[in-house]
Parts: sequence; structure tokens; C-alpha cells
Amino acid sequence: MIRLSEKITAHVRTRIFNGSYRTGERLPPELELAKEHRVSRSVIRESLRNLESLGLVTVKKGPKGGIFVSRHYHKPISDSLQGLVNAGRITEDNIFDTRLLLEVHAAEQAAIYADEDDIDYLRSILVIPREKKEDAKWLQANRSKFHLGLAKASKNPVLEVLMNGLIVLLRQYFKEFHDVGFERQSLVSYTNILDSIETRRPETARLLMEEYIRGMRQFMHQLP
Amino acid sequence: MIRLSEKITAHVRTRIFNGSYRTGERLPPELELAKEHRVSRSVIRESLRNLESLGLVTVKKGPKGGIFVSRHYHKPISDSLQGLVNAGRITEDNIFDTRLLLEVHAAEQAAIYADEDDIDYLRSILVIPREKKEDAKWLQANRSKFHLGLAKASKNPVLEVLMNGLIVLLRQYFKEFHDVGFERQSLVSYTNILDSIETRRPETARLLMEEYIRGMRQFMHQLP
DNA sequence: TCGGATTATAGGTCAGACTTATAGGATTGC
DNA sequence: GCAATCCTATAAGTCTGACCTATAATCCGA
Repeated sequence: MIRLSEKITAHVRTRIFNGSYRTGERLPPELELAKEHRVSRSVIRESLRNLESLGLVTVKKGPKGGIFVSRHYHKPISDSLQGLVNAGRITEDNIFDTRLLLEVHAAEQAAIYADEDDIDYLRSILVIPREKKEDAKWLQANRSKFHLGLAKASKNPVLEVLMNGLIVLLRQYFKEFHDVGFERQSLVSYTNILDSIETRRPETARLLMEEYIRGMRQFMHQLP
Repeated sequence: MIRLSEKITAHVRTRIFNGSYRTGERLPPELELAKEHRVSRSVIRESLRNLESLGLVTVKKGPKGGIFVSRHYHKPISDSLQGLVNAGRITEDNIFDTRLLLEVHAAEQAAIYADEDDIDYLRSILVIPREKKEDAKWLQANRSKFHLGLAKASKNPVLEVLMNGLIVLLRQYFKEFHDVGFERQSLVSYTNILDSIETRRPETARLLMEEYIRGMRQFMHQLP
């Protein structure tokens, strides 16, 4: 027995994946979707709750509101793990351990598979505009970008999605924490890692990343 | 702006996590939940769609049906990745690579952290009842159990959830495939791995697991 | 005793009305 | 001329109550 809402979910999901709905695009409002698919509005709404959970759409109220295609593939992962964190079933350390595993591997793979575009992109992240040199928030945002770019450069989308989930999750733990010194030190490590990727030294990339994450963890452990 | 359905989701989620709802337990029917929380049935239903996505409940129709607590923490992960597979954005190989990474690590960690219960449990899985010796389906089911048990023994719940997601996903690719020879050969490998865990040889466990998964992949590649 | 009809249960779907948040424009007042 | 305020239209959020449908258990007749 298949629910109508599930059929709609599958349909929209397909259209998002095959590109007939584009990222950021606004879908028709609930009532129109209901008419279009010849179902009631409640069916559409239940379907939207599914699509939201999958990270495929986000919904906003009001005029200029509506249903927007989003493609946050990592959302189910971070949400699910977040629940386990809140319940005290997993610890920060568990997440760190796993991240260490994934990210060290990603760095190594990136040194093998990264193409020119990946490297250019990563390089561009590490260029700090003069006026941002003291902006810890900006630096922190770029740290995330670097990690995600690295995951992408590994050319394994599964790894990319999983890492993305973990990174989003961890970010919450120190989103209030901003330290220019720390952020800038990170960028230095990144530069070294990127260099080893560019010169195709997987083992070096691996070691540098491991060193970096261990340092980061140690740093966080001495926080209040 | 927070939806009522989200509050309900959070509330039920908490009750599931803190144990006031137990696994397998049946929640009150939708109408009663609606009364209980002083909201309409549609709010409850939208909330249930969320809880389903999270793998926290499953819903069945009819008498003896209802809303059951399930705790399939891996569901969001396998569902999300399944979508990407269907869309052709990730390949079987990507999943295998990632599984290799996670599982090899899990084996190593298990050799360090597994306690007596873990080892007893894993050992019990490898004991084949006489009448099942030719039952490829039974053997296959036990293979999954072994992998999950191993993840658990690693004592990193994040690793456990991620691996669980990947395993469930991969299982679909050869759920129609049953070969007594292959399944039994697997159990032999498992025995060796388990031995190395029991004798606390992480590096050996690691190598054996790597060898096993590579063999498995090769085997699958020659399938029709 | 077996098998088909009956019934009660609980989720699935529908229709339509009303509420609320919000963006943007119109209005008023300084 | 500008700013603060009100107004309005849009689209999601919520509610009510009805009806449909799958399913497990029971009843009943062959």
C-alpha cells in the first residue's frame, strides 16, 4: 500500500534530480500542486514534510514565500545525528573520531583525484581580502568551504555527503566561538595541505590533515 | 516561526530517546494524539511524516495497526543515499569505497574496544545450525548481523549509524543474489576476523577486513 | 473443519474555511 | 522629502468533519 503523498514525493524528487526543477527555483504553491496532481492539499503537505526531511526543499511563508528547491543532501544525516547528540547517545568525540577518519581519507583521495578546477577553487578560498583579515566570522565560514571543497575534490560523492553532514553538525558546537588567531592558523595548515594535493603527494596530505584535526580537537578541549 | 507539527515531532522524539516510549511500543492512534496535544489530526499526521523520515516510527493501517516506535537511526542515511543512487549521482563503487573505509576502521577499533558481550554475540552469529547449512538466505541475513555487530563493537555510535546506512543500502543490490558457497566462505573470513579481535590484534583485524571486502567487491563485479 | 462474508479499527484522502506571517505598497505625519 | 505606520495580498499553517480503504478478527454456513 503506497500513500499518495509518497508518490508525489518520489515524483518531485525525480524532477529535482533530473534537473527539471533547478536549485533555488520556486515550485508552484501548495494549492496549485494539489490541482496539478489531482490530490488534496493535505496530501501535498505531507509530501512536503518528507521532501523537507530529505533536504530537497525549504518552505517559507507569505508572499515571496513558497516552496524552494534546495539540495541539502546532508540534512538527513546531520539531523539524524543531531538527535542522537541531544539524547546523549553520541558524544562530540565520536563525531570527531569519525570526521578524522573521513577527512584524512578525503585529503588523501583529493591528492590523487582532484582536478584543476578543484584546486583553483580551494586556492581561491585561501585568499584573504585585506579588509577581512580581522574578521573571524568570515574566516570561519571559509574554513567550512575549504573542507567541503576538499570532500568534493575526493571525487567520492558518498564521502562528500557524509562529511558534509558531520561538518554541519560540528559547526554548531563552536559557532559562537570566534578566534582570529585560531582561524588564521587554520588557513596556514590548509595552505600546506593544498600544496601537497597540488603536487600529488597523497601520503603527505593525509599526514598533514591528521595533524591538523588532532590539533583542532586538542584546541577545542581546552575551551570552557 | 515554528510549526506545531515540528513541536510534536520534537516532543515525541524526546520521549523515544529518553525511553518513555519503548522500541516496538504502539503509540496512541492519531485522533488520540491530536486530543492529547490539543491540535488537529493534520498536524499529527505531518509530524508523523517527519518521524517516519527520521526512522523513529513506522505506521501500519487497520486494526492491530497504528504507530510503532522503531529506532531505525540509519534510515535517513540510506534513504538519502538511495535517492542519489537512483539519480545516478553515486555509484555502487562509491558506496563500496566508503564502506571499505568505515568497516576496516571499525574492525580495527573493535579489536581495541570490543567487550566480552560483543565478542560472545559475534561468535554466536557464526555458529551455523545443522539444518541451515544449505540455506543461503539465512547465511546472508547473518552476514548483515555480523557487520552490524562489528560496528557496535567499535564503540563509536556515529560509525555504527553510518555503516548501518551503507549496509542496508548495499544489501538491496544483491538481495536477489544467493550463493551458498559465497556466503559460507564469508563466514570463514569472519571467523578469522573475530579471532584477531578476540586476541586484540587491531592491525590484523584491519588487514583481514580489507582483504575480505576487496574480495567481495571483486566477486560482485563478475556478477551478470 | 474449512472458507467466505461481516465488522470494527485505524490510517488515508478529501473539501472548505479560517488564521497567521510577511513583503511590498499606500498613507500619513513630521 | 523622508520616515514611520498602516493596509493588503499572498502563501503557508491550522482546524473541522466527513468519507474511503486496507486489514485482522470473528462469525457463520457449507
